[in-house]
Amino acid sequence: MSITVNELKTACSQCNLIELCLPFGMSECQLRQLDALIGTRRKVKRQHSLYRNGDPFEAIFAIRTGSFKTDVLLEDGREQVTGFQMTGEILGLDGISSEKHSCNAIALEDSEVCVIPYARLEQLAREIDGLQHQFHKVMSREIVRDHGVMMLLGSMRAEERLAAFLLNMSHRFTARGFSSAEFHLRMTREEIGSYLGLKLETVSRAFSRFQEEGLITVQQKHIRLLDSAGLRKLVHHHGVAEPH
Amino acid sequence: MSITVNELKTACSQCNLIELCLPFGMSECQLRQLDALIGTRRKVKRQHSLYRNGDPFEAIFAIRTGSFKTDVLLEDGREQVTGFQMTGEILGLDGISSEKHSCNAIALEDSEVCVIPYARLEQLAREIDGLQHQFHKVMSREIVRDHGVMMLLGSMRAEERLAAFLLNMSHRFTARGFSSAEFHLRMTREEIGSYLGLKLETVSRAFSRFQEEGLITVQQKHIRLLDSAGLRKLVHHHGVAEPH
DNA sequence: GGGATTGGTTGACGTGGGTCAACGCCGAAC
DNA sequence: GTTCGGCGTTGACCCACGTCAACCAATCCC
Repeated sequence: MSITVNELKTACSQCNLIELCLPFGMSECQLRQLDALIGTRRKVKRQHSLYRNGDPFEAIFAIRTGSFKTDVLLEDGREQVTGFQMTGEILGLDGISSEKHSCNAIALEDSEVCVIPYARLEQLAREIDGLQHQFHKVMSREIVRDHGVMMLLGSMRAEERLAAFLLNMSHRFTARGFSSAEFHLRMTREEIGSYLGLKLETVSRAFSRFQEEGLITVQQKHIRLLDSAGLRKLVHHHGVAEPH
Repeated sequence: MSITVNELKTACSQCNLIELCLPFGMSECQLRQLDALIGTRRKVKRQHSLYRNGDPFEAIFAIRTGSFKTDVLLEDGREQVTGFQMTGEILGLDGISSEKHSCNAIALEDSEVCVIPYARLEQLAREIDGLQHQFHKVMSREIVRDHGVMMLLGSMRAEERLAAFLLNMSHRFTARGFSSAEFHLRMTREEIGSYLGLKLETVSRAFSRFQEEGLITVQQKHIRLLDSAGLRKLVHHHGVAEPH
């Protein structure tokens, strides 16, 4: 079996990811109440899935270590990566609407998640003031994020998309205490391409071009941002000419 | 001022949109409790906005009559339409995450919405069993919908996108008791294009081509689907060749 | 009612990124 | 250490869609 169920009981109040995760902004006292929330932890090996499209929905998941991608598949086999998730981020919200998961969540590296049984979450959300609101915020943030991706896919050119992607990764690494200028991508060029609506060759060429222009250095999956202001400019200025 | 505030008190229990809207699936008794939920109604004239990016978030909105588009703007003026909303659908969920709205909601025709003060919703969600769950479903559905749009934008070609769009509209009109084969689009070619990540000329050409091929008839905004099976095939078969 | 404005269609042409193919690098297996 | 398979890079070519422009239809508004 691809998944190891680990019966270790865990507690939000002891976790060092609270400021990134569902319990963000809750009081000491509320946090202790929250410890009833987490069921178990679960380990997921690289390339294995946490859940698949069609699986019955029972819980959402908070990433403790590692990272994931989510994707949807078209009947003819085309894949669309809908997101990359890092520690503290929540997976599985798509399943609430139909009581079945509607995408696949696949580990990009050996990872571990906290299993949050959804029925228990609803229960506690009614009791603990602030949890409900926090959960709504998490869902809302997901919606806002998705709108940003639509903007990427619908209105930006290849290099703008990749620049926006790199800045977003940098931002999220920073929030986790890692370097904002230097990081290791866990996903392949093809997965980046799928996420950005591009082919892997286009992604690869854009990386090379950014390197030629002195914006970044690339060595396989290891990225160093040399000029993030330059990248930011690339995203917003529609490529070339200044108006007036 | 672009908006008329109408102090008519309204009640979910009297509304004929319940099976499409937030109260879906709730019991008679719960429905009566729900009547405390709606604040006022508000009329929004065609082309006017219900809320704009940056506005403080206070309420979500259920569409009673009319329709809307939501969009996000890039600093250089590029617009991305993130969705079209019809009666019974909920607007404003994006605002919960940051306590400010993060997109613009603009009426496509003279419309009316129910104002649902968010604080009151959170309150009632704690009291009325089922409302919380229903609200979560609405948010989750929005996330799933967004993933579908990403699939469109990231992995489909122009005609596939338009075919998927037409089928989606047909589906939603049907759910509202209108003809599934004949309907009136409230948005312009440019808005459709923005939503689908295409230019208006490409949208126009794809409409013409569908007409030539006998899939639909087009007269301005009036669409008749002649062969929705053909459209469906178009979406899933990657355009041309059959495998094997 | 007529002129202006907005939205839609169509054609000719250009180009960003897709496609196809060759090749190189690196880590895993043994 | 050698082999192998997956991943990444690069080049040559092509095509789907964007761009630009002309024109028409519908609607708005004095």
